[in-house]
Amino acid sequence: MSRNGKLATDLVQKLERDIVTGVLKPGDKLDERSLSERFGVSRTPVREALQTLAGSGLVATMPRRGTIVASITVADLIEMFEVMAELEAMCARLAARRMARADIEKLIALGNECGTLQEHADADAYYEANVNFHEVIYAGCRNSFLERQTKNVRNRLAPYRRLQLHRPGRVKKSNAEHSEILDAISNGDAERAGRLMHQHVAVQGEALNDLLAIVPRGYLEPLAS
Amino acid sequence: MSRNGKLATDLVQKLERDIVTGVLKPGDKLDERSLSERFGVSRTPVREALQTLAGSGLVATMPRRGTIVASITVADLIEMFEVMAELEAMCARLAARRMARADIEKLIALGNECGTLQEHADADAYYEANVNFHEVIYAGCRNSFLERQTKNVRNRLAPYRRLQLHRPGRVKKSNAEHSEILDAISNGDAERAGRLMHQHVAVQGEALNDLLAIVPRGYLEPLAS
DNA sequence: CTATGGATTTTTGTATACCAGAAATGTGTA
DNA sequence: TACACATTTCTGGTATACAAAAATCCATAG
Repeated sequence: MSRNGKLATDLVQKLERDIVTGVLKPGDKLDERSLSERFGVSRTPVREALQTLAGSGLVATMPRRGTIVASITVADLIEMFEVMAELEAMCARLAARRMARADIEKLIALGNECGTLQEHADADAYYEANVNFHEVIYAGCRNSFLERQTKNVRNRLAPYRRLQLHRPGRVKKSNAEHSEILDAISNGDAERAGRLMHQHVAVQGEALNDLLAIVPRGYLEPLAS
Repeated sequence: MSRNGKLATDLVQKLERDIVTGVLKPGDKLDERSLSERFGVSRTPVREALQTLAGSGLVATMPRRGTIVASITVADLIEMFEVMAELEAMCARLAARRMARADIEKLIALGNECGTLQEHADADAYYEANVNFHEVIYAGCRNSFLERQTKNVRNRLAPYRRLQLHRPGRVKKSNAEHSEILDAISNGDAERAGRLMHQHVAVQGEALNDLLAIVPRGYLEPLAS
């Protein structure tokens, strides 16, 4: 399943990072010519990179009308969060059954790091540590296919998820939930770990309304898909 | 998320069909020149099609060494079935909560069709009806993202899943499980529907050994990924 | 002043030519 | 006969040229 040429691979990684970290925002145009001269390569590897990104859903290309950073509808957002919650819950369940003691130590360390960063109220640094915490759990499920699948969906939701942490009080609550999840995993309680993780990432009810209220114009598609 | 040029789109569909239906088998080579002259197009759209298929995991391309129909390791197979079971279970849970009466009628009809085909012992026709049965449930979850995700994993497992039905007694057992799932869904019992679907799809214990015993040489990678 | 029509320009889709690297083959020697 | 090394050949990676469609701009008419 490996990528193609080295140039295209580099481009994919660069663009992916820019999209996930928010440098490129949903709706931004990605025209082949600009990218090719900006990176000093021909259009061919650029096209291959965009093709690959389109496959993972990070960009959307309309025939004869170019490609843009993927922007989704509200319905899509809800659907994807619903699936995301389930995938992360599965990771947590499996992790509770399969993680080695050494991995759990690492998870504890990251949990503590989240805790201290939370006290310093540094939202961006917390976001980083938060990502690491979750990724250790992904890896802990010992199912690399599930891990890839989960990371893929998370990447696609990243532009929207990032917004959540800027809500007042969200970081503190998130951190408390981490502690509970950590407890369940280190106790090997798969069901509880899964249930807690599902609640942790699900966006329902008021949380959904809050998120939609924060999303900037242009991040969501207006009408047609 | 739409594809690129028309030629490439056509190729993607053709090749996808051939892979899923077993005309092209895991490990088969797909060299660009042959494909391009066989379909009367240049190498460019062929490359784009292969790129897209690589993105969905149906083919694997090694840099400078060409692309083949994806063949996976035993570990991958187990991992993917583990995820597949969970995805289908999620579809079933949501379907039990969300399917309209009309959809349930359709599901009942397909269940009956499976039943009659099972009695006639026509494995291929049963396979077809079986696919339809499951797809109605995918659609019934009312989450198009989950539906796409599930179909994608199913396509990747298709070459291996197809083998299962040729085991004696499997069709009959599968059909009985359908009935139970149908019952749970039409009763709106989400938990039970999910649990039954998980068992229905999961390949564990002896079933796994049986499957591995049937898989032809070349369908699985020997050693390295 | 606005709206509509067509010409221009920009951008994508496709084909082809060129280059580089890996596999296959052939030859010579131990 | 088997192995090592060089050469050849084949296939994939990249660049570029060309064609077609869409977006833009401008002029003109109402």
